[in-house]
Formats: sequence, structure tokens, C-alpha cells
Amino acid sequence: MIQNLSEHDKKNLQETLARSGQKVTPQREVVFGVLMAKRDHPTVDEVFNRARESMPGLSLATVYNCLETFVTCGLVRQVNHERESTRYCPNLASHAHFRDETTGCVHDIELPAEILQSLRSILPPGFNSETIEISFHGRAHSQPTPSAN
Amino acid sequence: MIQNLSEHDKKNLQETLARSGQKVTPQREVVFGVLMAKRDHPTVDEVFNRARESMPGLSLATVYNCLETFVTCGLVRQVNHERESTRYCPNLASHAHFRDETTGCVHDIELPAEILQSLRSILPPGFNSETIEISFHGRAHSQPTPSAN
DNA sequence: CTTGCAACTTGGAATTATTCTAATTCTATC
DNA sequence: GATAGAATTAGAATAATTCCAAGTTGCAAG
Repeated sequence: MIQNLSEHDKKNLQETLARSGQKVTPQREVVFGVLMAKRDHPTVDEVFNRARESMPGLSLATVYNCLETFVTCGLVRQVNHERESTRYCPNLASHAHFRDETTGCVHDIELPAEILQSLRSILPPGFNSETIEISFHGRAHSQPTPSAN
Repeated sequence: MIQNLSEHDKKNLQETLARSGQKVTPQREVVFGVLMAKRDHPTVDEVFNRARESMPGLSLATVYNCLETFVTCGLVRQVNHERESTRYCPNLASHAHFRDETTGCVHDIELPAEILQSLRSILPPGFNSETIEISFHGRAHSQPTPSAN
């Protein structure tokens, strides 16, 4: 079942939305709660289904709206792999993603600052990069990662 | 008018297809020719339109089929950015992509082997990566930047 | 309080890229 | 030439996402 937002997350949501002139709504709280409760890079549809457990009337369009709002105010990140459904990730620290082709799961991979730095340095002059996306594809073998599914 | 395939490219096409038990067809020649003629990471639609200049009866489905064939036998690479249309890239050397948000253009960025190597090394044990995709987003100034960068 | 306004939500229709399907056409081989 | 397997074709189907117009909500000012 869906747990409520922690005080900390609630405050973060409220303040970040306020900062860009937007309101906290019950729908946004629920959607944000879903993202924080299980950080497994859910698709819109997965968010939708989880959120409806605690708010049955919620509409899919609203989930799209909420997620877009969160992305633009920097609360979550979008993750795309090939042309599959977009996934959402509440981990804001810079990191890469590993997509397991067998299970379809997406794992966060910690990204050392110096690698990020050296990546930036390969850009020719005149290229100004705002974001870098790094994704690995492959297979992950039995690891003691407490994942869920 | 679309220029013909060079002898070299023709041979490459023929041999690579043969290696995976497939045939050279007029459609495949034209589609491959389009990719080699202008290496600007065209979308399927762009390939379709360029190809029809020399082969008006060509169908969109065939372009999809040809491109998929080329990808699976390793003649070209797919490039995805966010959820935009898939683009195709005949540059097989390992490289990153830079997506200019202003123009929508995609540029190849050379990727030094040692960076690729250090990227691979950040994967925890048990993660076997077959491919790595690196994409920058930002703005490219074609004009020489005065001093700072 | 009430009224008004702007932001937010909603369901369904529309859009876009891609895949599927079933029928037809090629093409290499016998 | 006949034939079998592969390739091509047009159009229908699908999937993810966006659009839209109408209905709510919550706050602010009178």
C-alpha cells in the first residue's frame, strides 16, 4: 500500500513547487509519494496504477501533468531507453543508468565526478552541454541488490 | 538526385548482408545509399523522403524493414534522444552524440578509448554491459566563440 | 461570506511513431 | 521456366503521449 510522504519530502515538494509558482494538490502529493515510496524507475502507467490505489479517481492525464511539472521544477528526472515508455527517477544525484535487457529493470550507477568532468572535456569548443545522459545496456547477474518488482 | 553507392560501400553492403544470410535488393541499396550520402542522422521519415527521390514507389514499411536489417547486421547504429523519432547513424566507430536543442541537429563526438574504458570500470561486479550510450544535450554555437568557453 | 480568477484536473479525442498483417512480387536455384 | 523462400507493399492496428474543452478547486479581494 502507499505510504504517506515523510515530513521532509512533503516540505521539499511544497517548497520546490512554490519556488516555481505552483501549488501543492492532493494529486501531486500522491504522485510524488509513489515516486518516493519505491524508487524503481516506474513508467507513467506504473505510477498511475500505484497512485490509484490511494486515489481511485485519479486520471492518467493528471499523472502525465504531475510528472511533467516535477521534471520541470527539478524534483525528478526522466529516463528514456530506446523508444520504450519514459521512466521517472527521484534520484537527483548525477548518475548513469544500467538497463538489464533480461528483466527490463533499470539500475542507478554511481558516477564519479572526475568521469563526468573528463566527459565534458571531450566536447569541442562551441559545444555547451547542459546535461549528459549515460546508459549501459546489458545483463546483470545475481547481485545482492535489494530490488523490488 | 541521390548519388550511387561507391564501389566500396556496395561491397560492404553486399558482404555484410551475405554474412547474415540476407540479400541485396534495390530498396536496400537505395536506403543504404541515402545513409551514406548525407551522414546527418536522419529519421526514418527523412530517409524515406530522400530515398523516394530515386525510387518513387518505395514504401515506408520497407524503409523501416531495411533500417532494422542494417541495424541487426551491424551496418548502422540507432540513435535515440528522449522520445523523438529514432535516427540512424552510419558511423560505427565508438562515439558519443551531442543533441543541439536549438536546431535539433545531432553531432558525433569522438570518444577516446580511455574514457570508454573508465566508464566501463564504474560498473559494479555482475553488471555486464554490451553497449554504452552517451548523449549530451545543449547548444552548439557554430560561430567561433570570442574567448571564453 | 460571496465572487472571480487562475491554476488544476478530467475524459476522451487526436497525434505520432512504429509494428503488424496478409497479399503480392522478386530472385536465386533447380 | 517453375518454384520456394525472402522481400516488399499498403493499409490497419497499436502504444505512448499530447491536446482540448469543460468542470473543479482554492485562494484573494471586496
